[in-house]
Amino acid sequence: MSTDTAKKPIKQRLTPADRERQILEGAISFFAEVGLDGQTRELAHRLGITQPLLYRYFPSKELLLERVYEEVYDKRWKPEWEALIADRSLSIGERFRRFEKDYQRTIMTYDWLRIFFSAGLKGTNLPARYLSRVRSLIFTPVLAELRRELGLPAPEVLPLSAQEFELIFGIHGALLYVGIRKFIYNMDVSTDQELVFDAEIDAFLAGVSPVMRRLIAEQQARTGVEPNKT
Amino acid sequence: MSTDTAKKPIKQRLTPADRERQILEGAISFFAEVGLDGQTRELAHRLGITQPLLYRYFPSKELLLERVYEEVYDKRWKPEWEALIADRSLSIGERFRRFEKDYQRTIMTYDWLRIFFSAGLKGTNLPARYLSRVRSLIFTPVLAELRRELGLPAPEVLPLSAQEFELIFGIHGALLYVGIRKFIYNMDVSTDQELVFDAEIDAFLAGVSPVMRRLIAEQQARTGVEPNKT
DNA sequence: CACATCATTTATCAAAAGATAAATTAGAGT
DNA sequence: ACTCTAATTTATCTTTTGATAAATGATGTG
Repeated sequence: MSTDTAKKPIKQRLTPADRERQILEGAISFFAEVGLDGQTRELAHRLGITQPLLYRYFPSKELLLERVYEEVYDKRWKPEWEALIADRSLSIGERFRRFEKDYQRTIMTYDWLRIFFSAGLKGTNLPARYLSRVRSLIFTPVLAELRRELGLPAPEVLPLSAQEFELIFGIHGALLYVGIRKFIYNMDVSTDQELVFDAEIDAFLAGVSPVMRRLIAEQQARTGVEPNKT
Repeated sequence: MSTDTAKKPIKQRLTPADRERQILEGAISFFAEVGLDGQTRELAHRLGITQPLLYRYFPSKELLLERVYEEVYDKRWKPEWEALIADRSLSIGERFRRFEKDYQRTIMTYDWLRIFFSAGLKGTNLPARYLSRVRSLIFTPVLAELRRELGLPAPEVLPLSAQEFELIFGIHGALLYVGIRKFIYNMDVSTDQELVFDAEIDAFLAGVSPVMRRLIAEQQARTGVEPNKT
């Protein structure tokens, strides 16, 4: 009885900045859950506001989605990842392990994964652009360092091959698959993810050296470079 | 001028069986391309028929989708895969390699992958159900055979652990990731897929043995079984 | 306390989209 | 050639949905 005022949600005006942020955050959760075809009325309802108010802050649904992409993908990228890969005080195996564990922990969320796949299915070039960044900023230096530690030719001498990139994409995809099963397939993946990641990366690191040596040898045989030149 | 009749698509009546099949095939391509929210009018237009005709053959869009799932997932499953895994005339590594190469070749299509992910995002339990089948019919016997070849305890003695399953899911996801990048992310994966699969599986097989031994040893240590009992 | 500003809501539009009923007509059987 | 069956189309209903314009009212300021 005395808590009357607390029960009815008093219609509160927010500053434009606060309202915009509230809508943006709400839109991320909403579109992650129902897909990018989710309706603006339903989004407004969940936010406790009316649908036309959305259009005061975002001129169109399309532009709202642009902001969602920016918020989820651009802003969650950590520049420190690039520095980590370059840090030669650790073995490249250890650097890669730390990168993947932190990276996967960052992206393995309901929002990140579901919006990513929705955007891909919709035909957006967001996933392709994003993965190109991972490839050039992370995978390329990783492969170069792997070559170095294995005593194989530097990329300047023998360019990195598509096959070598596929090896890295492979372990990357293996780890990502945990999140896919969890958030896209709706399966329960109750196993301790840290342990799983470590085991997967262990298996990868144990297996990658001979395969990389073989790939390089084959490539050298094709291009006519003598194998024992460093 | 004389080819007049050939140019205008004469409105042809089909037998119910033919029309139903035509709609079903068209629906598969259509929903794969535009997503499961694709409109029945647009589908009908692509088929060169009117929209109400769809409803003569399929009572609702939902039921049409059910038929699409059945056609794409149930009918493309090959029982021979289960037989292949059981064939002890080949090493389990070779059996697994052959399974994955044929399996991935089967599912790595525009239709299969895109509808699968669309269904997952939509909240359907199709992906979870499907993957449960793969787990029980393929991965479980694969792990049992791997244990056997490595001289490790049989599953009846020491149950297969979630961690061990994750190793298999890992390589499986690594291979699948090629298709995801191609058909969901719309990237070009021009590398020879046979070579990629072989290299990935080589790396996996080279790396999996020590990790599996370690996992078993840890599990035995936890459960108090003496390690040198077969 | 009056008032102006602008955050928010109400009212409404036009196009899209699943579904149904009635009208039409291609094609098989006689 | 005629006729009847049923495959197919036309017309239409009801909701849904992105978007806009006008009305309303909360809040800070003088």
